[in-house]
Amino acid sequence: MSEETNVVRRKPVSPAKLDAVDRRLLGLLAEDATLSYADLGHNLRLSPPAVHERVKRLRHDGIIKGTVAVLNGAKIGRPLLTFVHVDTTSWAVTRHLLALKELPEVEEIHTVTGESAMLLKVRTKDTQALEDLLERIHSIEGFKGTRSYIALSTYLERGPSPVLSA
Amino acid sequence: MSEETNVVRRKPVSPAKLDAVDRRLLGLLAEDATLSYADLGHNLRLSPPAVHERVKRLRHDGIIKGTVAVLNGAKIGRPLLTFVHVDTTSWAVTRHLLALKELPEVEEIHTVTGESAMLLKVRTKDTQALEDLLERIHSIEGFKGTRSYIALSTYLERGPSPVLSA
DNA sequence: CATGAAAAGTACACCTT
DNA sequence: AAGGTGTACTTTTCATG
Repeated sequence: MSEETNVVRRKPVSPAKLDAVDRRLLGLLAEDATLSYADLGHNLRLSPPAVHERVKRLRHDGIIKGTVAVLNGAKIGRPLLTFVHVDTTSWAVTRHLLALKELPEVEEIHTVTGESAMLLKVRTKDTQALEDLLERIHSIEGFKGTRSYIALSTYLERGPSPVLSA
Repeated sequence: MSEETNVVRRKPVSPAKLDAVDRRLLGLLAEDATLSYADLGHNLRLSPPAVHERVKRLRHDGIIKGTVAVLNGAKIGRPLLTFVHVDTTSWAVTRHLLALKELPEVEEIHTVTGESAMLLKVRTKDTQALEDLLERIHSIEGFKGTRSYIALSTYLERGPSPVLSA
């Protein structure tokens, strides 16, 4: 709901203490949040209220940031996915980043290490719309050049996984 | 639920016919899928069953791919977000892509245009875990080199928007 | 964890355009 | 014929003991 998308995570976010059941629960909900507490409980060998209690805690603690519908980019008229590396002349571009948030084509905005200083994930109707977007970016003060990587096929696209690494 | 994450979208997905109410509904659900049909109906000036009917159709048509819980990467122990460009020696690496899907650190896998042939979005515990992952990638046959861009700050991170561009 | 009240989801018949 | 409404019924949510 609110735009609390990790905007500047200067404050070191300490990882929450999660037990194995929490992580399994998170894994299930990250795949399908329409499961009822009864279903989840059956899977986790917990009673529905027990599941409810855990979910409430995970939400309250911000471990679950929200529950959203995932849309099919192609079917809503945005079949072209592109990653755009943006070279900036100064670091005082933060103000202009807010402008990009207003564009529905822009899905992600990160500042990154490496040659380019900013990385955008954008989804457009076609190459023309991408070109229009790049023109707008170039017209913004402080944005020098861009390098675009158009996605040919997407093999995986999901959110953060709670599964512990081997 | 199922792994139908746009795996090879060779078949041209024709955009669905969506009216203005559909798009507004999708916009609301893409932000917060916990809203009740009553709430949505109030917002759209529709009765709850009418909303339900539309949502059912949008789901059935695959425009809504699913409903998921969005997790806080930092709080589940993955504070380090990195985009990895992978150079491949041959195009016959598709088989090996499946192996990467099994790694919980890997969130996205795309084949892209440009110098690098593949682009990964990965979220790790720390730089050590990232290094381990890069080592694994290098050890895979057909993967030549990598260039990593570590995210310093994330200003926006959302899914495809149904809003029509100006 | 079990119980139960309140709320939401869902099916159906009817009505309006 | 399509799509919306209102009612009734079922399931889920969620607070209490």
